[in-house]
Amino acid sequence: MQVPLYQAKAEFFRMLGHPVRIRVLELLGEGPVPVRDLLAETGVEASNLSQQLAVLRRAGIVVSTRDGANVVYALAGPDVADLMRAARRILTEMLQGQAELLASLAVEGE
Amino acid sequence: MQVPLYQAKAEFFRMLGHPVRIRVLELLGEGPVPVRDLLAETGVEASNLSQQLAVLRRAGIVVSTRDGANVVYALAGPDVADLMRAARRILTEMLQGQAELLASLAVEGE
DNA sequence: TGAGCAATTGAAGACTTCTTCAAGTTGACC
DNA sequence: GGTCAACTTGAAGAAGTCTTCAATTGCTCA
Repeated sequence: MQVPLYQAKAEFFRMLGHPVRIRVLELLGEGPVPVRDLLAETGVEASNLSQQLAVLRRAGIVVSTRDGANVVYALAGPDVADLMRAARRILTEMLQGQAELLASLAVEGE
Repeated sequence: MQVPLYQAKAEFFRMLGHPVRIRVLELLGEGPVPVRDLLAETGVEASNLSQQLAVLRRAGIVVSTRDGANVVYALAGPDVADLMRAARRILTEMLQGQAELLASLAVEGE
């Protein structure tokens, strides 16, 4: 690997660092989804969604296939699905931890 | 939680999206580290490191304590250490998966 | 072939984040 | 107190990312 590992990791996390992209990846975690549905679920403008999908595609973590007039997206591999599950679990724990921290700070503050 | 979950997750990942911050978090995964050592390990300018540490502090995932003339940083809680371990594992798998993908593409291309 | 929907692309401006510099704070030691 | 080292802060310009618009491609169906 040419690029230093920290750099690669940072790039990867930065790629995850957008609400629409996260949402898309979680939806794809359940299975392939046509763009039309992603559009409906995320509620963003079509061109904006396309831009975000392009970021995910460039990162190689999703793939798109055409099905007639529609395009369907899917996670590029099972690793990605695992990753999303793990990220979800971790994040939930993490945010919960922070919520508790905030709660305890609020009590102290009184 | 007021902020939509996707937003919170995205912010969290964005916070991880910097090579110096990743490096720092991994070093702190082993235990508390004085700024002096972080400085030596990362090789960045002091003020730059301080800025990155401030980002991590604001996110609440590290804490700093003064020890005489030195400042020592540590992960804010055990959850964070777990998180870093999980992130490392996931990322390694992920990057490995990508490497394999690239390798197979290279073969196909010939 | 042409109308029309689905999705993507390119480009421009707004907005964030990074890096760097100079200045400030805090504690140790004389 | 004065000075030095360790670290942090604020601010400014450079660099990167987001959103949006208009234009484009690919497909279907008449």
